[in-house]
Amino acid sequence: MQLRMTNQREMILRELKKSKKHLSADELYERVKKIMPRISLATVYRNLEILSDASMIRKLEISGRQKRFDSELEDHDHIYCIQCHRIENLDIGDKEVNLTEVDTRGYAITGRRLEVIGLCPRCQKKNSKNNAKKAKQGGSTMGCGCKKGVLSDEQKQVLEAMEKCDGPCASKDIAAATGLETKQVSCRITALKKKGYVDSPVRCKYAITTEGKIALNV
Amino acid sequence: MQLRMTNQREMILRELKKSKKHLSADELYERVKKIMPRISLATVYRNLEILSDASMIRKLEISGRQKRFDSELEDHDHIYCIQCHRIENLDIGDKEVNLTEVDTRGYAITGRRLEVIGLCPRCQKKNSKNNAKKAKQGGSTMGCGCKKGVLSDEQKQVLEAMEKCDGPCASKDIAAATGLETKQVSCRITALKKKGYVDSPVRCKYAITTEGKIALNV
DNA sequence: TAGTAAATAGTAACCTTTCGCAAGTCAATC
DNA sequence: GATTGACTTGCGAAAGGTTACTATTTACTA
Repeated sequence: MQLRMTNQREMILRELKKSKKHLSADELYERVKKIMPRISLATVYRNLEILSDASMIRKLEISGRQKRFDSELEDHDHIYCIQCHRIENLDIGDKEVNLTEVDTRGYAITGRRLEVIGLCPRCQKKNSKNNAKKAKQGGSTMGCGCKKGVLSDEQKQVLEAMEKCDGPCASKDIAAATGLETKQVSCRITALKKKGYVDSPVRCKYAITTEGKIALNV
Repeated sequence: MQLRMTNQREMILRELKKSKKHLSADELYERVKKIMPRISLATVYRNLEILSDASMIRKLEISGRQKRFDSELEDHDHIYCIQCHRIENLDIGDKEVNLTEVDTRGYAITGRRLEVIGLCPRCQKKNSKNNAKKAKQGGSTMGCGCKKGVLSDEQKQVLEAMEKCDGPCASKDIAAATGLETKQVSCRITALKKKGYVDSPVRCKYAITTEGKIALNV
């Protein structure tokens, strides 16, 4: 099986080299598409796989579900930010990782992958800035993957009723105002809280947050 | 936010602890389902996420696309077999990985993940046994993720024609025998080669492999 | 240069994971 | 003891990322 250097393949390789970051297949696709608008995403995937089989690039399978690719072949490790998911290179001399005295259970070792995990300087700064704000709001759940922009009709109804209310109100009141059942209201409130659009300043009383108001008016 | 120990959650935790392996969500699902047939896959996913947030289990995001989970919390690393995809634990003293003198680019380090890659003893044995065979066949592509069992009707037709042939035959002959167009035959042969069902002992001549014969008779 | 093998675009399908909802369960309050 | 809200669950649907299939095109080699 021989490799042919097609235009597409060449372009994929070039763009990956040009960007010093660790691109995912679809990021690379977006870039290549600007130059070759008719290229297919499948081609990008195929070539990344082929190029990494041929040891012309490296495949990274760390952190999260997307594969990322690296044009640098020399041995190096990676450092990963738990908050912004940035991956950067790390130069570690061989001295720092010493496997010679480890019981490797009879495995024939072909390589190793070291991933250091932490918080990058940018995120550290960002966090210390927003700390006061976040401590008050339910900031801890906000980092999750929920799509914040999308509201169902019922959620919108609940949120609107809550906006009209002065101050915190009970779910009963919302139920009366919207005509929905109490249980349904309760469900919606839970979902809205998760999105950060509603909070509960007093037990069993709820209020719309600033973010909630913004979301409603989009 | 408090955690409740529901039956489902307890069972998931117990099964994960019972099996010493690193299970994926759906493997765990299969096991728990034998005891609680009505449990939902989503529940398994949800609980694995929750339990790992609560540091009651560990989430592994290495090697391949499925997340795997580990009931052992103590710091340990992993060793991964490139051939059978087995993951095993590795006990490495802190001495072996020394990050104190590494430039970590201002990151606040919270952890590290070391994955040693190699070939497990079982696969080593297996390979040395099958070496003669594999060297002849195109064994290198067999490790890929293609589903080997599924054949399209056309593929089956081509394979059958090839089986009837004595020795290697050209794609022209196959085309004549099947009534398919030469171009189509060529496509099918490519796909079949990828699956390991066909090989090309001589340039432009093809033959069905042992694996191909087996696949045909399933 | 002709003919073959490898690569491509486009799309469908796949697998894993997450989400929304309605309903259920439990613990804390009234 | 009834009620309320928080936490869960099962189910179905859908998202997200990746791979497979096939007709067609392109690069390479004899």
